[in-house]
Amino acid sequence: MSLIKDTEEYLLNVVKELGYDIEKVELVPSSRKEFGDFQINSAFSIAKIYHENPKSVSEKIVAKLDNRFINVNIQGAGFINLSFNDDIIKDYFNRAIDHFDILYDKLDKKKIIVDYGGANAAKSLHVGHMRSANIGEAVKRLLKLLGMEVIGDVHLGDFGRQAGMLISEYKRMEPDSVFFDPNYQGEYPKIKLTDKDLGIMYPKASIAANEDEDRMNEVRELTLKIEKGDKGLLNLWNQMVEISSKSIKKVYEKLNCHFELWEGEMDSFKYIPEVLEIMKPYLYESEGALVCDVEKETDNKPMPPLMVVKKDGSSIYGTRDLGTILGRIKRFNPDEIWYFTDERQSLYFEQVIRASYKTGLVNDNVKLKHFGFGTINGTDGKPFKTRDGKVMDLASLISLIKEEIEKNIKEEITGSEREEIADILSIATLKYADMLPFRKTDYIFNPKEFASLNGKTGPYVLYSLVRIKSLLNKSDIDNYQIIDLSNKEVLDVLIKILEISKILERSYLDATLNYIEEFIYDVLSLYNKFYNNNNILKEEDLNKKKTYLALSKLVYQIIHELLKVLAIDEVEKM
RNA sequence: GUCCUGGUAGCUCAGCUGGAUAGAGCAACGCCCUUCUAAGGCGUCGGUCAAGCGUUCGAAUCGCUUCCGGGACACCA
Repeated sequence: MSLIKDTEEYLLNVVKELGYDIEKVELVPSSRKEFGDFQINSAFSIAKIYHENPKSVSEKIVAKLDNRFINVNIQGAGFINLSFNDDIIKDYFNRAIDHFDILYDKLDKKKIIVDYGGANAAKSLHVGHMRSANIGEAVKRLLKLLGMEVIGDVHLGDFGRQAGMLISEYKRMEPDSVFFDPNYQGEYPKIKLTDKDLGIMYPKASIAANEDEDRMNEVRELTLKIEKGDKGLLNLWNQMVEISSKSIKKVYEKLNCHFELWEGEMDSFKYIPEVLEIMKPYLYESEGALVCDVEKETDNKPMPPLMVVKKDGSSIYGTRDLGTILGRIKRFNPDEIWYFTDERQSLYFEQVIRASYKTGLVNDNVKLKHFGFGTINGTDGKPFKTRDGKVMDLASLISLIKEEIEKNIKEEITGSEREEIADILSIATLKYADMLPFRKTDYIFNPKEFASLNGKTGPYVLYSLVRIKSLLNKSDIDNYQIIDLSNKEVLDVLIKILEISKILERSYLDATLNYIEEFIYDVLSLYNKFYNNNNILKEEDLNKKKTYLALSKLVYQIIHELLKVLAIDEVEKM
């Protein structure tokens, strides 16, 4: 258990012994460091409930505190300030050097399916997909760290109108192909298309269909036929999906995203009949389609019904999401399902989630949660585009960053090593920048700023670690231990590290990584200050030297673990 | 039009389950390399927290109103 949580439990006992029955006591970093490292503000809430004077409540609490604290003092109307005594700090961190897990607190184990990624088959990945991938992967790893059983599903957009689009385009290229012959009985041939070809075909078909109603109807018909199981079309489409998946997989691998399940919308088909059966009592016809009301009496905002079956009898994305939910519950029996998509889909997900509970598709004890994220904008504040106004695909985005990064690698590093370092740094830069703002915040994409060697950037973090690793490699002693806390800069770093348990807990509650990234920066920045002002290897006092090295190792290990959560790789030199 | 979001330093963003004097980074200016990677560190400058009203011991944080930006509102995902 973390020192902070352990202490909070102790404090809660103290308060309860005084006769105050409250739920928790929070120990938070002091906003006035001159009074102590931590503060307790509980006296105010207690005073309110028990109609007492906050200052006298504080005095009673303080009188009962044991000697684990030093410098206990009451300021203002009842703020308690205090610090831990040195022995507590030393003992705790000396244990933490080899046991990262005592720095934070595990949560009750739950099984959680994380739905993220969501790339569309046959379309290239763009900026928006990156956020889902980065945030989803990191949250998944965070959940695992906190003791959850997690299953990540890429939930590929492998069905929908794009299927009909591509097939209609293929029909124009190969009108006599056996895929379109309903009487064909033999083996279907392998198509010779690359993902690049698909990338050209899709926009072509899309433009044509939007201009021509007949073409659009053809697209709809083809889409419906695939869903109904037309052998030739289904085979053709599956081949296209497979071609596309290969390149999608490569991009996700570049981003360090690894999915336990590589499934998609088509995997929901087999559950749709049962979904419709379960929902039947709640469905009614509206303008030819079947819909489900999801309003509640308590609503103070309009809530449109969810469409479940289109007027041509085909499924829509909502149907497939419901099918996916049913499938997940049947196969995995999860406690929760977490979705990471663009914030713009939040109304839609609210509808799906409400419909799931209302119709009994999902029991109340299973939690469905949608976590939206903000959009990535250009410097003009509008969604990030290429110079000629097209949507920026992910591969180009990565090269934009790499261009900046390459300027900043030492000249001595050359050849394939240089290339490898540039790749790792580029992804690290992109990911760090992507997860730095609060999840729901829209942010402006600025490669120069993100790749800068100063500030809250991937390069700053990795560079700091490179220095620590180099330092530890050069060290001539190996039994590191925190012995001497007389150096204020050492203590500052350690006190900051204590916050990690709260940081991880908050990150979990808000499903955002920005707290972790801020924390990484804060720790490294305090450490770098210490590093700059002390020559560690030349330190003559052995106790101090051991302490300094122990601190360095501790900092390295903590940041290393946190980067693993963020799915950011390190480099050995740069 | 209705609803959802957001408005914090010149710029980019934290802080929002109410706590003491609102924080970082960048930019600007000044300082620190015979020193473990100076690709770093230190300092200075910079704010009517969009505006107003309210709730209370206490409001950037909660509520209401107004102004401005972004988004969503069924046969696309």
